[in-house]
Amino acid sequence: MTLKLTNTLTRRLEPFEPLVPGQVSIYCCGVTVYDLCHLGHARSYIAWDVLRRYLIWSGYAVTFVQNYTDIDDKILNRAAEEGSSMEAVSERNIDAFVADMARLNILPPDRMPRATESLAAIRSLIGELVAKGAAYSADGDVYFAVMQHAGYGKLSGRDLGEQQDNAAGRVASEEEARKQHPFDFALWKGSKPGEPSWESPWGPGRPGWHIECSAMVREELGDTIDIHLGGADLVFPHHENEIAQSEAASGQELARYWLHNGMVNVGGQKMSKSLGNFTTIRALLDSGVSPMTLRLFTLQAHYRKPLDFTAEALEAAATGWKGLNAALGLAASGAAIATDPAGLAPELAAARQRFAAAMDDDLNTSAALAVLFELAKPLRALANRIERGDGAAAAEAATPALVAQGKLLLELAGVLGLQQERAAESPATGSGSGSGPGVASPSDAEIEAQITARQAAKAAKDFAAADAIRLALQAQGIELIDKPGGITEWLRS
RNA sequence: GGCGGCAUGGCCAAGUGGUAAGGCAGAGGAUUGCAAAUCCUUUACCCCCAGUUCGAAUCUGGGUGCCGCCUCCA
Repeated sequence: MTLKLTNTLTRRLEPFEPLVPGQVSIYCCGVTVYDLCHLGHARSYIAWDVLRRYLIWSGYAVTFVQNYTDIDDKILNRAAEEGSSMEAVSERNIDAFVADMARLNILPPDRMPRATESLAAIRSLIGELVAKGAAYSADGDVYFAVMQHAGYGKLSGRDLGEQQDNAAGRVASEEEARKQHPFDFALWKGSKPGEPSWESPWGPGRPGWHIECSAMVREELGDTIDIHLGGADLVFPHHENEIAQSEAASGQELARYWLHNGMVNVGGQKMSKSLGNFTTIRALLDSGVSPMTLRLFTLQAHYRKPLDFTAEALEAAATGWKGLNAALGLAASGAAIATDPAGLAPELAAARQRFAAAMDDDLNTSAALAVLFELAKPLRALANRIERGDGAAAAEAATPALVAQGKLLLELAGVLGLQQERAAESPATGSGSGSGPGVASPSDAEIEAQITARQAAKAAKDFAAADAIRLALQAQGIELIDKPGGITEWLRS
């Protein structure tokens, strides 16, 4: 069985065959670094991280390039708001992006080009397009002539003729007046006072958004790449324009497979900065949700479908992750054994096969996760028995069959980027689930004293008193958990 | 208005012709002084209507509802 992917270009599920056998070149549209990333970005980059890990696991040599858009109106606006510079805003948000991705266990791209460092490639590409008559300069700007390019609209399924009416409804602007056709888009924007600009044959200015990707793809990976990735909201106009620019210049197909991920929704609506309904990755993680919970949450749905972000669904993922994590912990502690796939027991070989079949089917991570949960089930049970001091369970877990099952679980979880976490997480989702600010929390010493008192009450079989202490602490946000052997643990909720 | 997509149990979500994966929640049981945690067991006929077929959640037609893109956006 081979990997099949839904190609936006054809809207069909197609067998994946790289241009060069055994090698895959991937370009992923990165972020515009004007602010922190939110859950929509997390979902997208987690999905593509899984694609990449799966290709590597399948034996491909993958080259993964992802850009930073660090020249943009939004960055300039942000810099103006805070009285800093475009560079300062970009640097800060790039650092934050790297940190957020690392927390989510997303593999760093092989190369991360920036628009500000790709000016030569951008100017050269624009020059080529102008020379070929695919683009024209107008008053310091350079525009791509959409009507000159046969095939414009092939990715998004648009017909320019049918789009005319809408274009007529657009707000007229100076820029619109310079265009030969309303759908023409800027490759180069003449500089405005006070804005950063670069020299060019068409006068000082800065590149448009779409051209940077075309230039970077060509510079980093060549005229034709295997896979181009991005959010579904980039299909039009960004990717459509990218195709037009690149293909007009090179005469070659830009990318053979176009993959797009579905949006993260909140209350049925797309999470976005402009709607203001977003949660940043770090706000969520800092609220106590573990990175792996977020990963599991996004991977439970198919990458192409919209994913509704709700507190309930996140909590479900947190609980699910807890179980998987326990199994992974036990597996990781198991003796090191050879993981030769050929030597697997029939049931494990079948599980591995089902996992691969699921992933081959357009990255069906939901079905792949079902395999993980099934593998994890007995391990999780043993892990919990061991935690309770069950010696027999430890012996059971050490049997070759279960150790091998654990190794397989670790391996497959790794393909999804799911990594064992040591610290327990709080199930809180960050929106005021803690105790109110007015309630003073007791000190550790006070809690310990209460626990000692309760143990005395229990020893005296005065359960009413023992329960009263537990309830009192509970009211202060302290939860008591009795463990075997008379040990009582506690945690602040 | 144009283009594209989705509709499966209380919630999330797989399944694209042969009588519904998985996770969460719920229920019953075990364990516990009681809880919590844990373990075991268990819960659906697939938006509506009409077709195709021996047989459809799965194909066709119609309807309803929802979402994305058409402006920056993962």
